[in-house]
Amino acid sequence: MSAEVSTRRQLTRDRLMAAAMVLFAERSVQAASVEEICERAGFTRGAFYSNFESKEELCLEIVRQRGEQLVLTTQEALAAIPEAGLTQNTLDEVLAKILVLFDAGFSLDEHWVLIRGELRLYSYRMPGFRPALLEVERRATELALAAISETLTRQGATLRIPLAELMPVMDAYCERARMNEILTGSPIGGWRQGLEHLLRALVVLPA
Amino acid sequence: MSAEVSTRRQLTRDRLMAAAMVLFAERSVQAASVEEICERAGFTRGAFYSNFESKEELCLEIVRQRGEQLVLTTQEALAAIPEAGLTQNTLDEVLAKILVLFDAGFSLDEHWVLIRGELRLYSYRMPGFRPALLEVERRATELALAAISETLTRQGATLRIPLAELMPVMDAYCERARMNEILTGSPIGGWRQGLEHLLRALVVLPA
DNA sequence: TGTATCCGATACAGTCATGTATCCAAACCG
DNA sequence: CGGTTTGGATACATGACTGTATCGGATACA
Repeated sequence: MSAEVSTRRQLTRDRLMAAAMVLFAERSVQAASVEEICERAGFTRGAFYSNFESKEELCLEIVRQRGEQLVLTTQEALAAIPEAGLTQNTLDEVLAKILVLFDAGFSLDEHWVLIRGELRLYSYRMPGFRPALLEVERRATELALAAISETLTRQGATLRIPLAELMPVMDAYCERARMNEILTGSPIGGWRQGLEHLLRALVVLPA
Repeated sequence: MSAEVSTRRQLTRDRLMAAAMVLFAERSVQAASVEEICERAGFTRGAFYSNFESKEELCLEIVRQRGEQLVLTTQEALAAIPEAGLTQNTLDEVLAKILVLFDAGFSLDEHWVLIRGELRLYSYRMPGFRPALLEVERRATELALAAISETLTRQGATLRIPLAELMPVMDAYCERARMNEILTGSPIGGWRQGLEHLLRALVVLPA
């Protein structure tokens, strides 16, 4: 198994996964037939079954890939924030960091909001798939929480709710707000303001 | 069209809808075939197509029914709360009211959490279906918000976020928390504590 | 340059869901 | 009590997806 071949294989895998994600968002995981996925990727079913055992395995692969991406882009984005930046006050810095997190990792772009919803429900029905999804979400949350808490303590700010609940609250709110924007066709980005309100309410600034 | 016949018809419609809801939760809206729904309801496809034009219309009917139910049970539950009850302090009363709302109407029971997620995604793909779903959610939110705001002002309490955002935040959080309980198999009810934390953080008691 | 291997295409058989068209039984009405 | 209407069952034709088994071409390697 030379590197060249392996590369080619990886390329078709990637194309299949990319096509799958688009279709998962557009038509749902279940409704997206293997054939459709292949067609969109420019292959036939032969390629699919040569690369994946089933649609479930493809989903697993997608989630795994997504998990790594999430960690990488998040770390990257966080690293790009200047240590004690241009921001005026404590809250601004916390907010900035959180916005970065959500922009970078927690995928509020249309496709991912939909796919996330899809995969959550999918995982309910595919027990073999559930652990992978939960693990990815856990790791992402952990990472985000660490970044936020670090900023908070450095700034001497505290929270009005337990730290561990901060991410669930914000994450759930943002995703839902984004979903509403998608469904109602309202201008996107309103979730940012909502998030800011929420944060102003939850963070206690140092005296 | 005598009343008797109409009654019978309504009965089979109800059975079909009930069966559909169970299957929607278990296997998703798309995966639940018309045949399966009929089978579970004790009919054949003939009955289905005699009563509904398509699965989409069935979904519409379910949402409509759900909307009415939601309003009724919510009003009922709210009415059952003693005006200025047994509760010790302001926050308790607000919290109690909100818990009642979520218990009664916002369907944190397993089936409805799943179905809600299903229908949201379904509505993304069935534009004809979307308005109905959004309208139901809007009405329910409105109702809940009115009840909460009334209690707040009566008690002289205020919020740290705009009133209009209170429901989205709480609703999204509770639904997500409940979903997590379902997926992880963790003991149910944790969302209540989370909700209480959230509320304590968001409500400002009168001086 | 010839040969083995790898990878994706093609062909095929089987399953399942859909929607319609027809049929039968029971309830209703005169 | 007999005809008519209503509601649901049955039968059928069709189409789509799945998974496998086989084939062919390109690539790597000797």
